[in-house]
Amino acid sequence: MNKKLYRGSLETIILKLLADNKEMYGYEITQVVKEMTSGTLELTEGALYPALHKLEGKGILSTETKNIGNRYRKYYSLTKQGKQQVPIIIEEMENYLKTIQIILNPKTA
Amino acid sequence: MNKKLYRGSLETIILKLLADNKEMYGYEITQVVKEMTSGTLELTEGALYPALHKLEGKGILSTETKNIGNRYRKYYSLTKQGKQQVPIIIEEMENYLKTIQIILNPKTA
DNA sequence: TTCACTTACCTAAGATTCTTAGGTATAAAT
DNA sequence: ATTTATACCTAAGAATCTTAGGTAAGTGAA
Repeated sequence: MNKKLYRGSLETIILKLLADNKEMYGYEITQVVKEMTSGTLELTEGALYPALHKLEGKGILSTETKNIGNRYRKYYSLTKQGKQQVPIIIEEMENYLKTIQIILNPKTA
Repeated sequence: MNKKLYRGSLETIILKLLADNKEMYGYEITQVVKEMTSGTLELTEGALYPALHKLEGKGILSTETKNIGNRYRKYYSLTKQGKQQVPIIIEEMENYLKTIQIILNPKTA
């Protein structure tokens, strides 16, 4: 079973989930993706956290740290700028998927 | 217009084209992809040639250099090993596309 | 006939984005 | 008491891309 990510899709996945769920924390994202894809897609934390930090640095995500007992969770949500960008990024991904389909399946696509 | 490749798909594209076309040379691959996708996907030679060399090094592709007047073309084709691998690689890509669709479109996918 | 464009190969430096492999700490379960 | 799960993180290295070149022959237009 090949569980590697095709590079470039992680960012889109994060943004789509946050568009649907308002706010999520990192670990939650890994679990939700795993559930949604029945275990096919397992995001590694070594890829996820740097990606989240990068999106925050670009002003697309903002964070709020919440205390849960003695622990904390860092919740991410889309900024106003992020909300504007998401549909564009998702459309780019969908166009790309269609384009790949043309190559993989030139008769039906 | 975003023409960047989502990383990881170039190899699959090359192998699918060679499965359909028996033999092709590098420049031809860039042109065919451009035509098939109406200009959406433009493979850069800086990505393509190293990818071809890598696949040849792994024994998946073999080459035959043909003289065209004073020039030459380097034709690539699938080895026996390559022909065995292609359907597996294509299926992996298709599974991945479906998985991404689950995230992007959780209702219909 | 010269100059630009296309065809056709290539490489190298740097950027990006991933994997692998850790580390830290609390909470829950065995 | 120890393992597993939750929850954050980073750093080294690998892989794969972009960008920016270089070389050379064929083609077409001014």
